[in-house]
Amino acid sequence: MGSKWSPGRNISRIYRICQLDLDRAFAESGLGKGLYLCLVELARQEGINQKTLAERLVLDQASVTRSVRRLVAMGCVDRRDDPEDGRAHRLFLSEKGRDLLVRVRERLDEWDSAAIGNFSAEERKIFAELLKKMELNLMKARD
Amino acid sequence: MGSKWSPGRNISRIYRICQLDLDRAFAESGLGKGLYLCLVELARQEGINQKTLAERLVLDQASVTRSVRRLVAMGCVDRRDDPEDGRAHRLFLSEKGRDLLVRVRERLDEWDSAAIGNFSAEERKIFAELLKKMELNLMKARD
DNA sequence: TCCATATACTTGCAGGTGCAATTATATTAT
DNA sequence: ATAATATAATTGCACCTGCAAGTATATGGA
Repeated sequence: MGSKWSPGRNISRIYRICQLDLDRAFAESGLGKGLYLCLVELARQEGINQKTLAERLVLDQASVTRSVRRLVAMGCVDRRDDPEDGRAHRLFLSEKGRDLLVRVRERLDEWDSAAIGNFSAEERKIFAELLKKMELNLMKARD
Repeated sequence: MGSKWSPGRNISRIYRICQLDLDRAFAESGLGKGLYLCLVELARQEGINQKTLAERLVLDQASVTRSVRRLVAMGCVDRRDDPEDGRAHRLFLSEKGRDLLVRVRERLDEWDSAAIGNFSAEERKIFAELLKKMELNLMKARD
């Protein structure tokens, strides 16, 4: 019987499989654990600041600070003072960052393909909707 | 346009929301990060050994070693030598562990409820199937 | 039997992460 | 204008995790 099905259990296992695969894959490229997350999210909105980046990724600001620092050190991200807010910094991809992004996205696409490659278009659509609905529920529940 | 939808992005965000909520909730009970995972999985099959537990949870054996050690120290788990294999240990819940489990499960149920409480029975069924299908794909892809 | 290999578990180490406290700048109220 | 509060970012700390290497036991072949 194994007690009842729980989305949390399922998702946490899937997540850990994903992390293992991707961390190992990216470690070879010198990309530490959370770096690819920042890179991809940053690409979705250049000029974003660290606070917002942390919110989008549901990561601690401190983690983002450290990830961004490494990405800057690698020469993948440019970090400029925000002219409108002396506390903030705006983040941009460098050329090198853009090159890296291409390879990262390829790898992520491979992973998505392994994960849901055999889903029908209909299944994908429903799956995406349900996941988004779930995420929205959770965000609302966090006050 | 935010590029295309990716199950990986979605799931990793959901997972981190989940971890934040649950880690904070359980930290108050003195349950460290991965401990509740071990506790719940162990309850599903008493007498399981650490190797199998690690496989079920998709966690490193070393992490499981440390989590189990803490659960034993807390008096929640009994760890007995396997009479059939001198290397292995069989894990059992103690009375205290069973009590704790009840509270942990309540909390997990609350979380599941917040996550998919407003899903219809049909949606739940489909969602569970798709998640399982995805997990199976990933497990197969891992050689 | 004896040796090589495999397996269950453990330990050391190098990260990554969240939280709390800190700093510098913004914003708001008085 | 000034003081109180809020916010973006950083740092110190504790903890968790995975990987690699090590230990003890099991298994299979010569």
